[in-house]
Amino acid sequence: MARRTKEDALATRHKLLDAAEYLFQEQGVSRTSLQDIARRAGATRGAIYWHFKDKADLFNAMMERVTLPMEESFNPVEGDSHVAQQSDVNALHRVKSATVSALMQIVNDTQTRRVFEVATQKVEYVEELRAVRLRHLAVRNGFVSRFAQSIQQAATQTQKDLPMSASVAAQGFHALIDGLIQNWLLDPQAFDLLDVGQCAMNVYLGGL
Amino acid sequence: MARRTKEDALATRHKLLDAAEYLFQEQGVSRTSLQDIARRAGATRGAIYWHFKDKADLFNAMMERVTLPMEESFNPVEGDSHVAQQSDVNALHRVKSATVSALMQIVNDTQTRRVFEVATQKVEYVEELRAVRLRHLAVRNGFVSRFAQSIQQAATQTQKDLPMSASVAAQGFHALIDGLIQNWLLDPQAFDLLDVGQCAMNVYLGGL
DNA sequence: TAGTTTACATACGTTTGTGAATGTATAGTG
DNA sequence: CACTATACATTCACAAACGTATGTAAACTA
Repeated sequence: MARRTKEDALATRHKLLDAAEYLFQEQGVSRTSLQDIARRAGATRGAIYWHFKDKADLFNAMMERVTLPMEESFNPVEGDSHVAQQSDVNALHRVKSATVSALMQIVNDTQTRRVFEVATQKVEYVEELRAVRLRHLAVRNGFVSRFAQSIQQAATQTQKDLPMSASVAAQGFHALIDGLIQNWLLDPQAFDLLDVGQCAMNVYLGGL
Repeated sequence: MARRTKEDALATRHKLLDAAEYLFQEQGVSRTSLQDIARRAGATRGAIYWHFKDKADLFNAMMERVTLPMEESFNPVEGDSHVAQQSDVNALHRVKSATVSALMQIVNDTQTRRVFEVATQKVEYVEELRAVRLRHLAVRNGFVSRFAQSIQQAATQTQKDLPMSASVAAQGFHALIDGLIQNWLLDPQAFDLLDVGQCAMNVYLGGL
């Protein structure tokens, strides 16, 4: 077939990633062949091998398309002293609202939910995907240390002693949110993620 | 080869499950062939197809070998009024100690940890394994409702009002423990499961 | 002790996926 | 306007995995 323009090429790339997302969720990563993905995208395996090295590479691209923007949205705005000052006032409140908006995105945005479901239930984290695992860990550690910082700030602010290190408290907080998301994805009808999430957050942070 | 006695047969069955456990953890479920499993168990695929219907059946058997005893250990001893009375006194304390012993088993028992790691990271929950998913959900709901019961008991006992329904509180508690386990399995060096687990539990339950 | 069942091993055929090699037509580029 | 790189499609060769069918020898049973 004829060669396409650069925009066309980018479009087919996205179509391939869309198809992969859908099929990975439906059948799991290992049971979806590149043939399946190409067919659903209205292309052939040739197109896939042009854009990606192999299935693992495609999977990585699919993950990054969703997680990269999400991570950036979590990053605090650097160099903005106005925001920085505000953050000192109620660090915990900022953590809360950021978490709530993340939960909302998972509940409301279909694509985000699909990718999260794939990442938690429809893929095997074996050697081939070590890069994904490492990135996952790095992101997690980033979250935890930022949580820890906020918790520490809040403690010094209110002049109350923490019953444990801020780092340990942050680990627990992250596990709570993570566990809520995973359990909700496993059975979205079991409970309301936003409601239970907010309650649990308040309970946990209140217990500090 | 010669026919074996019933005990021999049971032994090979266990060898097959052992091999599956190990290889599933190493390579993931989908990338482990029945050939691999048979080879490692010192047998052939014929043996596998004798004992199990297919790979999904083998996987189920592997899970149940570990989870069935674990679930029973979590069940309260019925008809024992002595224990039942004690449970009323400090329901929350019983929940705590049961949870701690579960965490200890995950940390200390290699087999338990292996199977948990497989179940959380090395398998794709697709249609074929629906039975596993359903059992998982059933077990979870059992835990949650028992937690809810205990929390309710503790609340009426101490005559304090819960800031939310006992069920919601229990969902959060379960998510917390589940999240801790999963995060720890993802990187056991990141934190101490027992320490952080106990701290987080106290924070959460204290916040109620 | 002859027959039956058990507990596997071996062999076979088919399907499926993969990576690479090759074909092809057009979009850019000097 | 030639030419080169791009964006795929098509074909090929190979391997692996699965399920089944069949072989087999010992354990069990009457």
